Amino acid sequence: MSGKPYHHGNLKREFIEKGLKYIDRYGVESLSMRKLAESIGVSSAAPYAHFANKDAFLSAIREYITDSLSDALRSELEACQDPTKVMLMLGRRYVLFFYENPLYFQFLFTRKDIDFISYEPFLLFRPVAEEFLKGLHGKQLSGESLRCKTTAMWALVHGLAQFALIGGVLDKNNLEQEINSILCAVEV
Amino acid sequence: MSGKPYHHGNLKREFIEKGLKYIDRYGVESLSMRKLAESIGVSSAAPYAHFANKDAFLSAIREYITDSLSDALRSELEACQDPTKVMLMLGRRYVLFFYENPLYFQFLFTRKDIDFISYEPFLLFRPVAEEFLKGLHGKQLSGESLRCKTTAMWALVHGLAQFALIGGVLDKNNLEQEINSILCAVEV
DNA sequence: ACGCAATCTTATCACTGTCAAGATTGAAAA
DNA sequence: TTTTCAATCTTGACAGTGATAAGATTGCGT
Repeated sequence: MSGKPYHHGNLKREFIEKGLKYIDRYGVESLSMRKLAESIGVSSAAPYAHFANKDAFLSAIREYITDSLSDALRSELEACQDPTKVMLMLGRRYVLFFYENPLYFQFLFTRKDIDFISYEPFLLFRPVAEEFLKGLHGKQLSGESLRCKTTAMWALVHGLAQFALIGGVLDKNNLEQEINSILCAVEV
Repeated sequence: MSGKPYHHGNLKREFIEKGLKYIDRYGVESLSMRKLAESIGVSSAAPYAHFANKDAFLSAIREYITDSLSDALRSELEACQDPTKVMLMLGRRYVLFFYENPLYFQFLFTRKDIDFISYEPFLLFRPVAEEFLKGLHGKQLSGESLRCKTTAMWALVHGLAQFALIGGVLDKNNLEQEINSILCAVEV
């Protein structure tokens, strides 16, 4: 008879989406399960039917973000077929993703147990980088040297992403051009 | 008459040092003012005579860590006079610092208000990098290009520091050699 | 129609950061 | 020396947190 039904229906998804929005606006530190539950209009214990604990909930959000990033990179990959340019485009997209959602970066990499091996954006990155490097240096590029150069490119792009969301290092008025210039400034 | 005096004497310093140790072992997430106060043997409100709030306390620890890192870089700077090698040594020291204290990295860069402009390690880094780059490319290096290359070197070193403390990317059995190889893999 | 498993609520627990009020102290000022 | 005052610390409280147990409500398959 009352307005709300006893069962919400899509509580899990709504929790993830609202949590994502909250982090985007205020950061993780001040996010609480209770506030989130109240803002959805559900009791404070309700989320624990869907997430084992707060950490599991945050992991779900992280997965959501990582998937979004991976999707963005994949679409970039499909859009650009030029193998000499796709490297740059991927790096630029990676940096811009975190620039557009500054709080996501801190949120994603604020854990003791980060696992870069199964970090999908880099799994997408690696073959492209290797292809790119082979095209650049020919086949005399040894396995060891190839690995080092690939890692260096990862580190450069990832480090640049951190700078992009922090004031003062990059010129924000001309960000895309800036990123291009920096990524092109090194020769691997 | 009892064992402990009413006044601790050096509570502020002991709080910072114990907090540092705790973060090094368990991470920031589980650090609480109360537990820390109890482990020191002081009441839960005692720290608030020295720190405005928990955030101010954490900032003090961050400053402590950044100072330690800066000191390490400075001593590296003094030890190595060869301008062609000091670049590499600085980068290596930076990465190794965070490798030796893995939880410091997450702790330092987990804030909304990071300010890389006044981040002393990079203030030390910049002139060395510029000197290095000028020696490499001569004086035809434009101001814009110099800035981009310097930023690229920052990003590479900083990004590599993040990888170093995470399993799977770098070969930990041969870390120093690994870092050398990667830093040398790019030409700026 | 029945019953079960998923979902949600209520009540409660231990714990957290923080503050106000007051106790204790060292050191400067008289 | 005595007085006084600011710094320091304790006690006791408050609201807010994550989490759990016990029970209410519901949709769905049989």
